[in-house]
Amino acid sequence: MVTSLGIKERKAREVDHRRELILTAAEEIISSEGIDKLSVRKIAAKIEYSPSLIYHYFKDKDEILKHLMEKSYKKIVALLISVQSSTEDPTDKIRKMTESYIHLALQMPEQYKTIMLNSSPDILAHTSVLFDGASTKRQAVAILCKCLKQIDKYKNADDKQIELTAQIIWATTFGLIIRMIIENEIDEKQKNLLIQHHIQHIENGIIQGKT
Amino acid sequence: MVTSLGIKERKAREVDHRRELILTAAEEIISSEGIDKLSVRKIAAKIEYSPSLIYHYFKDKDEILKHLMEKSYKKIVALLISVQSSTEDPTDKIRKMTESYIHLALQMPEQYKTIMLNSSPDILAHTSVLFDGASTKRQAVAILCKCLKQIDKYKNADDKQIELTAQIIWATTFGLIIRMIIENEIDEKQKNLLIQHHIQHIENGIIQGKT
DNA sequence: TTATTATATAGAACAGTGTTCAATATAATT
DNA sequence: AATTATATTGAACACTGTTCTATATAATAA
Repeated sequence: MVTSLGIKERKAREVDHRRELILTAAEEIISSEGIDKLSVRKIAAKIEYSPSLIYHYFKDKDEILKHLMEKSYKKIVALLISVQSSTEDPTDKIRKMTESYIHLALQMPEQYKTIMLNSSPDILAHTSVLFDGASTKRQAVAILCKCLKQIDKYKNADDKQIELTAQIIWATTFGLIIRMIIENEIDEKQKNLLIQHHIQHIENGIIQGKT
Repeated sequence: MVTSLGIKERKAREVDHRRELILTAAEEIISSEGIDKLSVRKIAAKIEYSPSLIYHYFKDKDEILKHLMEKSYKKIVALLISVQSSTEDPTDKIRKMTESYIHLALQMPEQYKTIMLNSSPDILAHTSVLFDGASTKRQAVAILCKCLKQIDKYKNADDKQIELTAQIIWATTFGLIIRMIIENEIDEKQKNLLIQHHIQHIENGIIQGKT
């Protein structure tokens, strides 16, 4: 019963490896065929194992998605943090964050849709941002709030008002992104106009406008 | 070969009746169980016919959805028109239109999701609003543009800029609605705060801010 | 080494999905 | 009354997610 530590660790690595194998196969299918076409059987075929094996490494299809979502979500948060720390002026920060957030999302449209349009509790635990108190529980909202607070106008503003503003920035930007993804065939020029217009309106309305 | 007109019309009515039967059954299932749980077989069971019969009245499941979408979409446009004609001040119009649009959407969450998150060409033909020229081809955008033009600030504004503003209002409002639907369990009070904040920001940024 | 136990993998099966096709019943027209 | 058109069904196909039982493989204990 005294299992050697080396073997235990190798086992764990092998399990991790198989799980990674399944996840990357799923990711490839999503990237090439879209989230709607992802199926357990297709993943199994891709890694050349039986479909039932997958249930040995993941509880169900949703758990696979959950892992992929988490990965994509971390990517997004990491981006926001990097922009935040690389920029000085708070207004610039928000502009740049919004801009690069949009571009990142548009580079992984299927993943973004999957993350943000999913309403399973597990995923909402990461992605929900509109509830009262989100600024302390959601990193993305927290970062936005922090930036807002650095703007003179919000120096003495109510925390709740700042949170609401951050939530609106988040939700509205989400809306623009999702519709740009859904309405495929919008040409790049138009996309850029929309993005710039949206950012300009955030600045006008939220940063310069009255509270 | 000379079919009596009366019978032909009765036949047509019967066909329409069966189609309506199928559509309302589908609508009931969507309302009670959500769009994800809608299936051809469930519709068939509800109207007590065999599943294959449905394909005698509709090409496929998508065509059924298409019809439901069109119905909901017309409801929305009708609302916008009624608000538009019942209000004088253009800023008020936009405020009220946005407000009642949001409330209508929240009253039919499953239908709204189905309309606005669908990317099939047939449905996009009604719902796409972000392309260059949408203000002349989409009634909803056209109404918004008309209101914007009545605001002093936009009197001499470029048509393209007005269209972009309308598109951003539309896309961002869509975003707020979808996230409120997806993040269920947000309490009413918070929902109302978000809605008011969003509308305020539209006014601040789009109506009062600089262009 | 052998026996035992844990893990990995596969195959078959269930219940569900959308859809098609051939057969039949019903109604309308000649 | 015979023929043609329409309405309706049942069976089948190819999918889907998932579960269960059986088996092969590897790790541990004796």
